[in-house]
Amino acid sequence: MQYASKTTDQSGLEATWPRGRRSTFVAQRVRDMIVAGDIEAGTRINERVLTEQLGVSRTPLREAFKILEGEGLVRIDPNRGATVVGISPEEVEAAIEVLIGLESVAAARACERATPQMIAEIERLHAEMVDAYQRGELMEYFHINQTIHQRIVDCAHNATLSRIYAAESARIRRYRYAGNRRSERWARAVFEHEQILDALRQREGALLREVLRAHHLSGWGVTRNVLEGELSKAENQTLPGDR
Amino acid sequence: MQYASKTTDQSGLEATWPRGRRSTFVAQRVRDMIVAGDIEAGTRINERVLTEQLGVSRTPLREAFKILEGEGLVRIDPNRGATVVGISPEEVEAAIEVLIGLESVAAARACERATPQMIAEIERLHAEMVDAYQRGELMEYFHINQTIHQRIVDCAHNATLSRIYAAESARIRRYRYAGNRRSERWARAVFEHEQILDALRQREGALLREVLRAHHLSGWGVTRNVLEGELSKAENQTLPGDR
DNA sequence: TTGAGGCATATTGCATGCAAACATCCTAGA
DNA sequence: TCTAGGATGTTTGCATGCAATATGCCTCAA
Repeated sequence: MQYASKTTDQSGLEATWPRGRRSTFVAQRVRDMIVAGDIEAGTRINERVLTEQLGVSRTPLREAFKILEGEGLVRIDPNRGATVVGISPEEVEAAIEVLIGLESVAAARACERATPQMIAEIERLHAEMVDAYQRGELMEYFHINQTIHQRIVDCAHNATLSRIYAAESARIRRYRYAGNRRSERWARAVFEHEQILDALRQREGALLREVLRAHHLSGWGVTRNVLEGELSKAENQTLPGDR
Repeated sequence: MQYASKTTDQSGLEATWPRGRRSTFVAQRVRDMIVAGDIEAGTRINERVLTEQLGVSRTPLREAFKILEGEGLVRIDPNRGATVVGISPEEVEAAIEVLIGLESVAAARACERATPQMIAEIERLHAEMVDAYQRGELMEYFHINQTIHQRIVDCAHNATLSRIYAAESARIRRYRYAGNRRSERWARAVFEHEQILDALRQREGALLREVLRAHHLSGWGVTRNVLEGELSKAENQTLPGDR
């Protein structure tokens, strides 16, 4: 048995992992697998299988599970091990509400503290994203999109804010990806991103906050429909990843 | 050698820990020790000492360190183990900014969704807190105070919000405690809490948000002064706990 | 006296072994 | 046929041993 891996090659065992950070790297790998939907929600993860696949022993893997449990990606039941947590549309909505709140905090500060370099970096990412949009590269578009939001939050120069925002974004990433598959959303999202960029350039904190909020709410409307559609298709099974 | 423990008896080794959740319980114990200031910021934690003190082996302790690292309470350096992280006043301020943002999200929702039972529970806690205030029981007062804020956030019925709020509160708890030792702050804080309770009772989301915000900013002003005073006393050593 | 190098000890990182809990399958009795 | 119970294999939880790394100490040369 093996857990599928769409994001990395399946060539087999890892070479050698550096000593000292094995659990961290393992956590990163497993996190990627979960976020990419390689391991379906609700799946119980067998330690032996994953240790063989990753080429590490159980100790660093179990430490990685503790990290991922803290991030809300897996649940650890006594004597039953780690299970990939499934998130309901309601929970995704709750998390998005939090992300909006965090971006609201970021908005004012970002407009005060963003350096011209940071804004230029975001403009560069925006151009890349538009390019990906025009080429129809969904995955790339989606990835850059997420990066832009993270960079805006980073502009606030608040490490706590950046850390929490990154963790929560990662936790619901695979569900939001579902919403972004609707290509009719793209054009609107690109337009909204231009508004966001304008507000940041003009350093209008209150405006930036409102534009970001509207952007997320509009995106969530689409995502929710997709998720609920998939849920009813799946007939109350586990939530699908990005199939 | 032994790490002091003001919060629990020092009678020595633990009895037996239940199988299946040892790392969780160990994490709780160590978290308590850090939050209470029993282990000073900047201290490198020796695994052997702590395993002997807690009566568990290194494996669950090391898993507990991973949990606490995720919470931002310790830092794990390769081949050097876990160190209690010290937080600068700037970082505490950044975290409080985030907490204010999270409470802002909570405020509107709490006023929509709080059940009468939840409000009654908060009123009960408030009465207890006033009682502790009148008896001069600082630790108890502080603890109930924190619980009230958590309960208000819980009223929003947003699990993500509650989880993040709890984690961030814990991370900076010992620093805020320093600010609350100024007893002249107590009277004002109790008054502000009454305003908070009123806003919640009347389900005035916007008002609740503003009152909470003002409450935190006023508290932070005192805390910052205390922290900066202690910092200069300590002459750029590690941040003191609750000495 | 100081500092570089090297040896001895302490400490951490990880793999592994063993015991407890769990899961599965089989059988006996109703 | 169905179910209780138990035998057997599987999986997890934890302790421990070994190797790698860090740390402290000592020596010796400049």
